[in-house]
Amino acid sequence: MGRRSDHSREELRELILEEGHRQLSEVGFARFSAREVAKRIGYSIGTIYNVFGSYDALLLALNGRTLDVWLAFLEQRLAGREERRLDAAIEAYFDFALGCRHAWTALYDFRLPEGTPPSQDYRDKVAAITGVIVREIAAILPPGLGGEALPLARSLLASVHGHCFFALNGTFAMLGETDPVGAAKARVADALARFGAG
Amino acid sequence: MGRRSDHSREELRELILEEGHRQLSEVGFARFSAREVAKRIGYSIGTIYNVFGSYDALLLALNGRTLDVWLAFLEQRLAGREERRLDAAIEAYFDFALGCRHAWTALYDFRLPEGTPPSQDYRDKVAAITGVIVREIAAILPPGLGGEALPLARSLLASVHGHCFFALNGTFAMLGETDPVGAAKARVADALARFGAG
DNA sequence: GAAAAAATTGAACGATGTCTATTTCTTTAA
DNA sequence: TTAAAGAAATAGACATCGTTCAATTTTTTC
Repeated sequence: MGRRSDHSREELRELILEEGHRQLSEVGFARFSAREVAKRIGYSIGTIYNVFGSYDALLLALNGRTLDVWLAFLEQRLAGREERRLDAAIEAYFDFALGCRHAWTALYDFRLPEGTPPSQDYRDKVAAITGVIVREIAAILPPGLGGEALPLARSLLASVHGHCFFALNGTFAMLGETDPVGAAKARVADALARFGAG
Repeated sequence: MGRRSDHSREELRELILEEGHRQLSEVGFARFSAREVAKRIGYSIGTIYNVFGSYDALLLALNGRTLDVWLAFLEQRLAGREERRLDAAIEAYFDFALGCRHAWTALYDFRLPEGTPPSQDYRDKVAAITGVIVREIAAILPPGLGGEALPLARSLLASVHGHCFFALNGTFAMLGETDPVGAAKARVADALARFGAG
C-alpha cells in the first residue's frame, strides 16, 4: 500500500501516542513493542519510524505524555486544598505512581543513549512538575529563605522518589516497611523543621 | 558437540557469572546479552540455560554478585573510620553507584515478572547491606531509641537512593543540582536531628 | 496532464530469549 | 570389558524485536 489520507500527520502522531501509551501502561516498558502499536492502529511499523524517526524518540514522547498526565494529576490534587498541601503532594506522588505503575516506571526504566540529552520539551515537562513543588515549598518557608526553595524541592523530590521507588520495586517489602508514604512524609517534615517551617 | 569435561558445574557457573558481570558492567542492562556471554566463554547459549535455567535467573545471580561487591565496598570504606561514619556510608553509596554505574543501575532496571519474589539468597544480600546501615544508625541514636534504627535506616536508604538515582539518571542535572551528595547528607542530618542524634 | 514530492508498505537484516531433539561424553552395572 | 544409563553440551528452529530501505501509491505542484 502506498500513501493514504486516512489521517493527517498530527492525527497520526496522536493516534500513535494514544495507543502507545495504552500499551505502555498495560504491558510495561520491558514488554512494550512499537510493532504492536503499529498493528493495533492499522498501520505498519515503517509509519511509526516516519513519524517519530526512532524507537527512542517514540518512547521519549510517550514518557512526555506520562509527565503531562502526572502534572495534571498533581495540580488537581492540590486544587482547593488549604492545609497540608505538601503532604497532599506526597500522597499524589505515590498515588500516581501506583495507579499508573507501568507508565510511571517507564519514566525511569527508559534511558536515552549516553551523551544524548532529552529534548527541551521533555526537560520542560520535568521542570514543570518540579516547579509545583518549588512553589509549595516557597510558600511554607519562612520569609527570607525563598532562595532555598529550589534546592530543597529538588532534594525532597529525590527523597520522596526514593521512597516511592522502593515501595514499587519491592525493596521496602523485603525490608518489612509497611508505610512508605508515612516514612516519606516524615523525612520531608524533618527537612522542613530544619528551616523552621512545617 | 556433546558433553565435555573442561569445567565442573561449579566452575562453569563461576565462569558465566564472571564474564556475565563483566559484560553487564561494560554494556549495561539494556544491551546485555546472554548469548554474548556464552560466546565469550566458549560455550553455547544452551549451556547457560542448563546452568541457570532462565535469563531471569541469570540476571538475578548477576545482580546478587553486584550486591556482594557493594557490601564489601561499603564495609571497607567504614573499616577503621571513627567519625562521621554515616557520611562515609553515603559517600560510599554514591561512589559505588558511580564507579559501577551499569552494574548498579541493573539492580533496579531488571525486574522479575510480577508476582515472582526474588530468591531468599538475594533478599539476604539486600538485607545485609541494609543491616550495615541499621547498625550505624543504632550506634548514633540516643539510648532507648534502638527500635527506631531499622525503620529509620530503611527510610534514609530510600532518601539516599533517590538522590543517587537522580544524580545518575540526569534528573538532577536537568534541575541544576550540582551537589547531590551534599544534599543527601543534609537530608540524613535533618532526620537524625529529629531524634536528637548526629 | 505530466512531473515532483510525500507517505506507506512490507520484506529483509541481524539481533534477542527460549525451547527441544540430537549428539557426545561420563558413569554405572553386568 | 563392554553395554546400558545418565548427564551435559550443542545446533538449530522459532517467534519476536528495532531498524532500514526499495518499491509502490497517492497527493501535490506546475
